[in-house]
Amino acid sequence: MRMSAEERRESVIRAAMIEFARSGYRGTSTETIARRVGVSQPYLFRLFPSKQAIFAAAAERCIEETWKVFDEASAGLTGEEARVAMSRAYAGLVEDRERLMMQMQLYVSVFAAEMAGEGDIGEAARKLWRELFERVRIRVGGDVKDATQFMAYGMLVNTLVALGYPREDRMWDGFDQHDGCE
Amino acid sequence: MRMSAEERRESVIRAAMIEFARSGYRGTSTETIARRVGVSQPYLFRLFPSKQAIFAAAAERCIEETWKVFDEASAGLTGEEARVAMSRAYAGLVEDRERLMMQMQLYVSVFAAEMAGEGDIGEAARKLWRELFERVRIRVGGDVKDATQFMAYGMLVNTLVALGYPREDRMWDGFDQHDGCE
DNA sequence: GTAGGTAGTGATTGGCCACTAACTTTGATC
DNA sequence: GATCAAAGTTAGTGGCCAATCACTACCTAC
Repeated sequence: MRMSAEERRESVIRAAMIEFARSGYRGTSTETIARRVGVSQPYLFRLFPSKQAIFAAAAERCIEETWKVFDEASAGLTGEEARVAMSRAYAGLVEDRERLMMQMQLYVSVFAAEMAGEGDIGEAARKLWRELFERVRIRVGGDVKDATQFMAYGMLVNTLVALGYPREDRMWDGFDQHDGCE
Repeated sequence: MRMSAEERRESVIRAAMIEFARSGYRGTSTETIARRVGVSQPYLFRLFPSKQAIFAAAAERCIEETWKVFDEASAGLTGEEARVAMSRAYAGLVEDRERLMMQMQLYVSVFAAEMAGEGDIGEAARKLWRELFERVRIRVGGDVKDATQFMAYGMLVNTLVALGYPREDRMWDGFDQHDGCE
């Protein structure tokens, strides 16, 4: 029952990822997160300075883990093999709709944050994306066009999963069967 | 100043598209929308039965307009020509980041709505998307793969614009220059 | 066994928000 | 110029929510 503050913070991040993914930043109350953690609501504010901080921690964790999946899937591979491996890994990752939604919530929050004047959040997110693109580009053989196409299909899958199409209904989902342009 | 209910509803939808795009469903108060329309907040509930209904109307309008842009751009064209025309048109449309964000908010809200038990919203959104895809497919010549690729690049552009990449920085944005697989 | 630090709670507060009800204004028609 | 419907408002309600504060329970070291 009783944990160290560090362990509790970890539980809070996990719970927050689920709840924010489900209902977004504004739609999630700290009460809900606390209930999932199994702790009183005011205690969250001992572990984090604000609700914003909890969201930021959850978003960062989400990106970290996403990159980790890409990296591990394509380790030691190049070109076409790397692309197929990453496609498969991403398709699997994203099958967990809740996890994907956290990613989507982050995209949406960038704009809201910029509107609210917190400019550096957007810059950080863009940098992460650029890095991801560069790494993918290198793994798939260096061609910008190939990498672009890979990312484009990824974003399509994001949208379809977000909208809740069951896998078998995505008849246009050529992501992991797709054999490229050439 | 004084308008017919139908005209007012129209203004409300326009205002709602802007505000929901900026702050999302939960982050937008009906008061904010009403202020933008130039009308008292309770009056919104004469024009629409609920906040949900306002959002639904805004979302539907958003997708309708997207198709309208595709339709007009590709009128009288088919196949490759149609695809290029629609690509160009979409790139222009999406340059209005605020308008794009309404689309993103819709994607994100579907999941939240389903989690909250309002199942038909998700089904409606999927139907709208499927129709859009079908219409595009026919315009580009009937091939599922071509249509898929078109939509995939569209979703990539969505993400890049949502993240706030300035146009000239999207070095991997091959959307409107892209000349297809074949 | 007690002193002190860490984990955790209950009660509360000030503010916001969707929605309702009851009322007023406006303008077209006769 | 009275009437009636449609356009629009003011005032209010009940509920939720982030954050604060003052408190209690538990553990460890001496």
